[in-house]
Amino acid sequence: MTELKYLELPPCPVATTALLIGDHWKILIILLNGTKRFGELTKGLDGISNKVLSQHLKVMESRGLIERRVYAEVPVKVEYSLTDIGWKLKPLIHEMWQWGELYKSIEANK
Amino acid sequence: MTELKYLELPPCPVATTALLIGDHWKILIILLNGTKRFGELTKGLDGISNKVLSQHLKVMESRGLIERRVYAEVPVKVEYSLTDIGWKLKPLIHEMWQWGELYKSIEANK
DNA sequence: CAGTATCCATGAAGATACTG
DNA sequence: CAGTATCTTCATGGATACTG
Repeated sequence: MTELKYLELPPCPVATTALLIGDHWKILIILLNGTKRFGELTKGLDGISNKVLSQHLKVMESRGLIERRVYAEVPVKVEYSLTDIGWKLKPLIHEMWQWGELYKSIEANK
Repeated sequence: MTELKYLELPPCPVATTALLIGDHWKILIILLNGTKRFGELTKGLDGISNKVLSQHLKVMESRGLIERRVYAEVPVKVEYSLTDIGWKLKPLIHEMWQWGELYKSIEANK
């Protein structure tokens, strides 16, 4: 496949979306509505490691999908939330939900 | 993460969809409308190798997303097409397209 | 609390050559 | 034509321990 440099986007919009959220964890991170702290995300994402969660959050922040807010408290408090463009992924997530349910219902009847 | 055996689906429908089509190549395969031959898929999917395309097609067929039809000709002719449930992914792909375009337009204005 | 730093295991993908 | 068979490389993720 043609190599892309970091921050470079593929010509096809679908490929772009797949690049940005097309992996397991990122989609599940978006799934979690509202503002969440690091620890809450860890708990909500059955089994994700610190390292991996942290990596994804960084990339997603650099891509403008989520926002990171740090509170100068002791101990430190950090909150993550979706940006505007991040929220606009909701219809897509909804479609995924719909299709997933349909697929599962069909599978169940086999 | 909780381990899933092959053919077992996660409880969450979104995770199910992500599992089934949530990777780069599968999504792009679905993107290609209509009935396609192996060679046409190869050409349409900028740089995918025989091995990888073949692997994805097999999995997608076993999951019921695509159909494989073999014609008893010489040389052999094989056609792939979306099944009913495969076609029902189209609204999702459409949402991906929409969001991808939106994202790219925002990026372009930075 | 919210990470970072390592190290290791796994598997997905690429290149290439070959075949029914 | 439509794949399969190998081999190699590389990225991703998991486990664990440690820190500002």
